[in-house]
Amino acid sequence: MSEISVSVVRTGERAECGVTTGTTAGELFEGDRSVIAARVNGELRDLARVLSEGDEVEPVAIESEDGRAILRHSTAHVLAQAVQELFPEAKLGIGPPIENGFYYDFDSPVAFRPDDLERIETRMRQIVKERQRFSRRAVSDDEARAELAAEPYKLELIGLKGAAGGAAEGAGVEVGGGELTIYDNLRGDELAWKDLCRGPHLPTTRHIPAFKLMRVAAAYWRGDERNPQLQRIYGTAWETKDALKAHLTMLEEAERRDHRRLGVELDLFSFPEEIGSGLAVWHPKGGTIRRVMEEYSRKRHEESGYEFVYTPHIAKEGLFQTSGHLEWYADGMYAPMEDDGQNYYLKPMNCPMHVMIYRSRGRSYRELPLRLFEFGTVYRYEKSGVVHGLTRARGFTQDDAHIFCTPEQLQDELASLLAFTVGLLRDYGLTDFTADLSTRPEKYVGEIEQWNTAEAALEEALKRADIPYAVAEGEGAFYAPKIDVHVKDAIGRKWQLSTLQVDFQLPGRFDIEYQSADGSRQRPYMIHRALFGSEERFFGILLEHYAGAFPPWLAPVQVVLIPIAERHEDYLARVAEKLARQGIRAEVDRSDDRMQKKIRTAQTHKVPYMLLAGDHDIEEGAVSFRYRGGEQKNGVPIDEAVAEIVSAVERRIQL
RNA sequence: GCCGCCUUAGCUCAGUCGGCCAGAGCGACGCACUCGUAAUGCGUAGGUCGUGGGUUCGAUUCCCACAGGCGGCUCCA
Repeated sequence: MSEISVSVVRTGERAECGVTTGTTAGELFEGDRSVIAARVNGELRDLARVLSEGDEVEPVAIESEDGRAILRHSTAHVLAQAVQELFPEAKLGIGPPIENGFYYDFDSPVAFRPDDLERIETRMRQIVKERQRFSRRAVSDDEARAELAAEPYKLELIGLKGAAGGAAEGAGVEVGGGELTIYDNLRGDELAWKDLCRGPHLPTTRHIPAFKLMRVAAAYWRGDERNPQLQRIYGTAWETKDALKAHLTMLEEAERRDHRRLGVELDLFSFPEEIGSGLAVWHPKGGTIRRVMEEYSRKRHEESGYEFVYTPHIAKEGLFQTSGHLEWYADGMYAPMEDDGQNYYLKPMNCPMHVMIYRSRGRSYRELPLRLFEFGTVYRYEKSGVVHGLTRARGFTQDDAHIFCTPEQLQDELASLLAFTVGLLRDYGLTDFTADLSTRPEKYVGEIEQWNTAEAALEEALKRADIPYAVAEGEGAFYAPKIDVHVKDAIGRKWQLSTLQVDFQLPGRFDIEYQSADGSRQRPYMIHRALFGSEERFFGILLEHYAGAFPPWLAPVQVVLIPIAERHEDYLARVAEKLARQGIRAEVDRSDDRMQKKIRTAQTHKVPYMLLAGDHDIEEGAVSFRYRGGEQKNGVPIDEAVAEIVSAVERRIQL
């Protein structure tokens, strides 16, 4: 046994350290119980692995991002072991960590039911208690095949090893570029279970502090709908019981503010079965919010040089043939209706209509950029399983605009557009933005140079707008690269909202032109953009973001006036009139409930302001002012109360 | 579209191991009460138990199909 030297990096500090050969990373960090793995020369490894001369070793704490992933993946192993003990016929798919948890896929002849999940979870808890060690062992391809002969999906993964881009979503957890490894779960010296896996894992199952199985669902093997469906069990795992509890509380909160539930509770919209799946009707209160949303958007767009247009909901087949929609996306369109031997389609997009407006006469370069805007309602025949409340409907209204510009104008137009986008979204109370730049997909149309130019222009716009972004290679639409703007809501969930696309396909297909300064005819570029995406979806997201408690400017009822007794109603009616003259949506509660009940009702309807009046107030010409949050001010002169509310609405404050 | 689950009053949910008039809370409506900061009391109405078919002496209950929904997967121009 001889001395070797390694360096240990903790919180950025580097220290040289002499150890004997055969020392493991675990021994190096002994005593630090939160350390569950090590980063050795940048690579994540199990604590049990032996160090060599010159290694740079960094502890990985369980509460770090890497630590949680290792915890979650290790818990997936425990899940798979429990499942195979209880259901010996279940074959293994893959079991990667995901955001907040993990899953493992199984091919099982029997379907797992909710009470099976309980049994599996109970067995998992026993495995955790048994302190089974995760023990790593390198194997050759043939050895792996022999050991896993009963696992057809694992065999397939072995076959995929090293295939460029061949790994499925999550499959990288099982087989990587290098050698194959099998992890044995050891109960003492006895082999309890094993799985083909790259690792790393926790030292033992006992290192799993808190987990819970969540649900069972189907998933296609390797994410391809032509493959067989496996049963996927989802779970969540955390570094402490409190962190698990906090996560479950967050899920309850998300459920509490689900827009589909709030839509019913607050009487905003509904989806009558008689109308059809994914087709919403907006009730008066929802309609008010939407109208205010639209009006503000319209005002901002007009100030920014957009012109408003209207177009029909249906068009002849030929239009969508020229645009390419029938060729590429006929599946997503409602079936045509026929009249006099002519097929008409509901429009799935507004772009061809706007192109018709552009093409209605000759265009000069002096008119460009030409920005045509429409709240355009479109219909897309979404597959039955994907329709989801307002966020994925079959009929919806886009805040859709198409900008026709010269190639020289493209860059500036994109940059100012992106700034405008973020500015507008901010006014609706959203503040946390990121973006994806989606580039040329495998199936695409057009010239490579055009794609490159457009992608570069989009990227430059992102840099100028200073929005953090990621490049999504190959995720663009077939006809255009795009920027998707994502926003984080009040409870940290990310939503995709705005989309900006540079299209050099439609201008050609419709052969649109402009006359340039030198008299020649040129082809304009076309930018597609929708900032809300769809009004329905945006509304649903705002509803969840605010948990139904919209800021005063958007609230459908901004003020409820509550008389202490019936004799105070007329006084408040006059206050309500004053508010109404200033454009405030105010209602006197004339029901024969008691005042306390009226406050409760207004509170559950999430009305921002309540104005109360009784004998004292009337004597003083005042009202008692109550905010949604519960604070109150008594004896506020009427004009003062009105002024405060008007100002809050005008300034679009959050309450 | 695929896999699994669900569907009882406007909402949330009991209940019927196949059998007399299917219940509650909230909401709605009515009457009384006229009240000072989150639920006054009493009463009334409201359900062919998602739709269609089958099994059965008898189906809301069991079986099948369809519709709608939920959780995922795939998809999202």
